[in-house]
Amino acid sequence: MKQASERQAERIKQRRERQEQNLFSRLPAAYAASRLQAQRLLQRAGGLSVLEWRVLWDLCEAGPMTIRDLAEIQRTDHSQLSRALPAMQRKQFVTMTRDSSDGRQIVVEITDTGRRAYETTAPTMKLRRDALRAEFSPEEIATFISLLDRLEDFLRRPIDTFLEREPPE
Amino acid sequence: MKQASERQAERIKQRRERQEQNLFSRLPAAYAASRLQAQRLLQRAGGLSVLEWRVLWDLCEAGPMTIRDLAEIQRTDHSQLSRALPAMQRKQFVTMTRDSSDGRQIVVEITDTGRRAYETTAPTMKLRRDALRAEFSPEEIATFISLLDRLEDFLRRPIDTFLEREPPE
DNA sequence: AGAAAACATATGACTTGTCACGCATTTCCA
DNA sequence: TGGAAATGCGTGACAAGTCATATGTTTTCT
Repeated sequence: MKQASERQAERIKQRRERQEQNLFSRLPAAYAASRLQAQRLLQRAGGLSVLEWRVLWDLCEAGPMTIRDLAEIQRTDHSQLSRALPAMQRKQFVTMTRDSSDGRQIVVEITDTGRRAYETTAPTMKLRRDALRAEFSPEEIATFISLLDRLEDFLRRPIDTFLEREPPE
Repeated sequence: MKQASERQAERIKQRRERQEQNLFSRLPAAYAASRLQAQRLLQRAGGLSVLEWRVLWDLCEAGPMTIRDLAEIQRTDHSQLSRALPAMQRKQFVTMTRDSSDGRQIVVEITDTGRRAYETTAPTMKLRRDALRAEFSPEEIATFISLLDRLEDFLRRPIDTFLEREPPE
């Protein structure tokens, strides 16, 4: 019986090592760790959520813009912003005004309160980016980014492209 | 007025290009794309959820194991499995039995039904891994994995390590 | 000018992921 | 051996992400 359970432990270990080499299974964990670290830093730096931080950062760096612009910069779904922004407006971090020349769009602008929240938080987040740069050389970052580019390209391809053994006639 | 809005468009473009180089902002998008592709493939291949697929795959490859083992292999929180497994049991994909020698543990084992679901789905998921291998050389994959290793190591470090300018006395 | 298509946003429903806490069991050690 | 610590699991609460669909605007095309 001992032997059987040892064999089992060995199989589990091998499986773990194998999955360590599987990109698809590494990505969620890496992302989760990144998000968690950001959440903790933000919590400590003043209590912004990840979404709030992203919005304030973009608005501070690039000025007022529409929800669509924000979503595009952040590579995320606009619905996430649609939902988060009203709360940020209530907190007086941003204003939302319908664009007078295009009535579909909402222009989001940072307020003084929002800017102060940004300025409180930014130094902490900069420390994190600095720490990353201390860990990875510019070349390594470039390699990483270019691998991510190609991976994303692959991931966004229509799934039929690799499901079909032979092209449809 | 035209000029002002053009300057604004330029600022937004610059911001987008800058954030393209930011690892922390690329990771969520890459992960999201990966999950979405997996969801679509699984949907087409028979309707398993990502979690279900992972569980069936691990159990098929490495035999019965505890919830903790599964969580470790999948690099995820045990609560996710705690929640998903009862439904999988109801679908007859797995059995859950309390370990007789350690009453805290639950041993999860795949059933014939689960194995059939796995076998229906596996070829599709293999095509995906094959397609990835057609896109990235083994060396590139190895580089990618090793960068992820180092990134994860960085991300799991206690946040104080880079928040402190000077060590606490 | 009017119909159709494209676009920007809002919203409901769902999945994946985390934490914190509680309970039961096991292990460790004084 | 008995109590403290560690471990395994379940659960409530929440964040972040997606989709599909609805609604109102603008653009495009005839």
